[in-house]
Amino acid sequence: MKDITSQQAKVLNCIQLYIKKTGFPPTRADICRELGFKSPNSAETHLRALEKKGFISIESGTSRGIAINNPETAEEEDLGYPIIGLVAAGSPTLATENIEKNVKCPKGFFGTNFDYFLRVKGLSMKDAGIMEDDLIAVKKTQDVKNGDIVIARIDDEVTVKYFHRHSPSIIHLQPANNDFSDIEINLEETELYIEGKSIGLIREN
Amino acid sequence: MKDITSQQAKVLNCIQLYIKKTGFPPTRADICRELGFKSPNSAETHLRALEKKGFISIESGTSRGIAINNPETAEEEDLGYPIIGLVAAGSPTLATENIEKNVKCPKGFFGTNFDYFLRVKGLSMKDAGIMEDDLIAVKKTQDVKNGDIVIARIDDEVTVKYFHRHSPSIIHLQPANNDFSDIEINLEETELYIEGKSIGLIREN
DNA sequence: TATTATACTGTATATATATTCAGTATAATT
DNA sequence: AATTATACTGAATATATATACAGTATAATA
Repeated sequence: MKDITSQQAKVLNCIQLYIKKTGFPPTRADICRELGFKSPNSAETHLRALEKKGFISIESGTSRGIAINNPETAEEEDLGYPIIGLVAAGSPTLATENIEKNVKCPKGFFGTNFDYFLRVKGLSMKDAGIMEDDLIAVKKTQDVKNGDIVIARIDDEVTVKYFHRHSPSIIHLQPANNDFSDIEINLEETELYIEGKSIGLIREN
Repeated sequence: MKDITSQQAKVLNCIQLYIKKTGFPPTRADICRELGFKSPNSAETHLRALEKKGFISIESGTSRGIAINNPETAEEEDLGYPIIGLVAAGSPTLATENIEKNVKCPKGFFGTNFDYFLRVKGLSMKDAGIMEDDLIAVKKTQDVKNGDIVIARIDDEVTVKYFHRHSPSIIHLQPANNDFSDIEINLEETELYIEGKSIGLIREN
């Protein structure tokens, strides 16, 4: 995608506004009217330039045959985020068989970007306001700080807990429920994988 | 919005698919090609019927001048839902001065429709997993059942509690936190207004 | 220095497209 | 029984539209 000139940006913006307003793309003459051009060829050449640079597609021989190329929005906002069940054993992979369904959610909904929703099982994080069947918005990352709510995997068991690093090799996974006790992990003995951390939560009553 | 016939629904769906695929609406001939009609007038009459019933708008004398009328999506999905602060006193009105901001959220996100988000203050519903600063999706309704989490107003105080009707005139507003006690309301003595009920929750970490 | 990209006006035209008119036929209302 | 809505075919046409061609001019690039 090459650089766009200011005039071409005006034309592109004009097309977007026109579609938003009317529901269909403008003709060359429409663009001229909107931007004050006096020849339809002004619009034509700008359209050709925008096509060449990849911003739009033009269907030849077709009236109003202008389509805006918008790779990001089309995929991310339409497909939605997958909901993954918190299975007792195994990694919460994004494989199709693990996906309950996809939910549409505007990107940046929680301020931070995230990768998937995890369906919570059990009440071990009850006092943190995380209840059974809640959906945790999980951001895949290994960059976690003390006090973060993390999605951790010990061997094949996946769990949601507070993260506390006590020393370079000792990590505590702390529940938020008095009925459960801390899990102490010595990284020299046990393998621990941080799948990600919670950056938000959704509950459907 | 009158009833749509199955053929008209096919045409409407065809238009939507065409726009999704190409970025611009179809011509009468395009519709004929897609649906197997042999005369452009077949498409024309269906379009006129769809326009008459309010499903689409047709711009006269304009190529591909078809716009789909989608009142809900256009307004609700774009403007988003208002976030209202749970003020200690006063009704959580939708007046502009009470609106923190608007958040985009696909309609039907929580299965049920709702009207606004309420920013939670305090921890009186802690054991129900409702924490300070959580956003409760509120559906404005007086139709609440025992056990529902309701947004209630007593005089000018707004509160979120479990709803329990013990007798026609006695209602208990029950917190989910041992540090708080039940509020018993005798409707013959005290005025109680049910603003709505919680149908979902969002937490931004 | 020649070439290419940008940024326009102005005219012309083949064709893409909306739209009307003339029919046929069936089902649903009034 | 008459009217209206639905559901088409088929042909005709005015016009909306894409698009090529002929110019002019400036700035950037090779």
